[in-house]
Amino acid sequence: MGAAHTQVMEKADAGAPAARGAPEILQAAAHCFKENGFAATSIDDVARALGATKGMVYHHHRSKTDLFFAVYRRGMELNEAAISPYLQEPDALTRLARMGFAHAMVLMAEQPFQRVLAQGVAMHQTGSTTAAQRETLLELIEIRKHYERMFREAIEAVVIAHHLTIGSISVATKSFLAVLNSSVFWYSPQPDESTAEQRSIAADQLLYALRGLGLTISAGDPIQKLIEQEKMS
Amino acid sequence: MGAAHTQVMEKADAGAPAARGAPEILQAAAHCFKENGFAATSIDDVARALGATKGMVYHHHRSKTDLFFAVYRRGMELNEAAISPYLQEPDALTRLARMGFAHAMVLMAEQPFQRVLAQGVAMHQTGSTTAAQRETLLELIEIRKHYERMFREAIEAVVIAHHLTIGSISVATKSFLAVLNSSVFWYSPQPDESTAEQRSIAADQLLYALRGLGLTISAGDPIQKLIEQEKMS
DNA sequence: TTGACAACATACCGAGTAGTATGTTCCCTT
DNA sequence: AAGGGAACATACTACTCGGTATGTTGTCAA
Repeated sequence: MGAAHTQVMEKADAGAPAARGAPEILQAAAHCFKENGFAATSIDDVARALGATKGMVYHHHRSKTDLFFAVYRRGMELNEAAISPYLQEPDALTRLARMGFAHAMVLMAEQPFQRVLAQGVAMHQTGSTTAAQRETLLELIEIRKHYERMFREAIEAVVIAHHLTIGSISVATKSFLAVLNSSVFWYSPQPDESTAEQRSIAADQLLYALRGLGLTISAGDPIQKLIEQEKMS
Repeated sequence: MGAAHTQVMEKADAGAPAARGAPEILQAAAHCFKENGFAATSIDDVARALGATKGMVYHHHRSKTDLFFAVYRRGMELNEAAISPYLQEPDALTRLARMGFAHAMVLMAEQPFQRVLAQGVAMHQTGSTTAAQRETLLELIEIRKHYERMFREAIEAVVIAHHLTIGSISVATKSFLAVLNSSVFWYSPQPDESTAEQRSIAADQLLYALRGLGLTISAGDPIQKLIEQEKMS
């Protein structure tokens, strides 16, 4: 399955002049999918964004749907890589806070991929054509559920440690992620700007998301200090 | 502009046997757009869902984009109608709570239209083709902004009345609505079920959204009682 | 009765596109 | 040096779909 990709990536040197190679395809595809959505994006669009042709794209991906799935998978990998350093944090609240901040940050940093993730969620309600694709889709859904489960468990730990009373863990988890994800729909990164604004937004979102669970966070709180610290760098 | 529609609606009697007429077109279109998205939905799909033909759809709507806009507009009307009874509520917190609950409820009750609203937001980043459509789109964006502004002002009033400290009003408003809107992405209404489950979800979401602002809501709180009351009917 | 018009249905066109089949170039192994 | 395969580019096909042009039916006013 992934053999072709592996071979390709071994050959491709990172600093290719014309931005070619398999990783660049995903980048360009994510960009196009973000701009126009899956259905309205043609393979020629992706190729044009690469300065290449349709044949090149089809050489690396069997179908348009497979390309979309590859982008989706890459997006999830980016997310998991962003939060994985904090999964071992011993203190429950600190762990959740760091995970949430990292999630909010990678969301704004990798907007195109995150948009694809949002589309993918809406897609699995639709019927994906072939049977093999259906299977791949289920696998991707599983990856996403696993990701959400990590947040859910972190939230559960905080709820227990701090004796919080919430309506439903499920709704709370969905709400928590909804707050952090919301920037996908309205935030557009300014070119040639540092990450200061993004950190500020992420901090505000995290504060809101944590309070939503029932935590009382005021100035001087240790968790408030942690947020401020993340905000400053 | 809307003259043709008006004439049509005058003729159409509400209980038409075959579910025809202009309002039914919007219903069917919303359903199709929800299932497959704007780009992947053909006019023939909408017509088939109606038991009619493409000619009928084009008799009522100039183009596919115009049809989408009409659905969008109808969705916003449903939302505004849902929250309008509570805009005059004197107590700030009660007002925001009632507005929020009504919003969460209409979102689950009118899922197809709400999905279209979500798509429309993502659409105005894209380039809508013609100039006249661009103008209509700007008008729809304005309607949406007006709707969000009502929530923002309600939130501001609560922040002032309860001396809350939040990071940014803008982010707080986006987060508040993100929580209430999130059900669009994961909730599917069970057929032949009462609204009990929907009210339960809406209550949980509202609790989370209000707490996110920094409100401390515990059992026995007046606002908690209000939520419980909405939940029970 | 008869036009005139609304409310559709039917037939058709042209543009765009997913996917394929086939060429071409270049590198790497033997 | 030679042959083979990877990594593309080019050319082409089959098909879908937005939009239009035209036909058909019912209704209502004069």
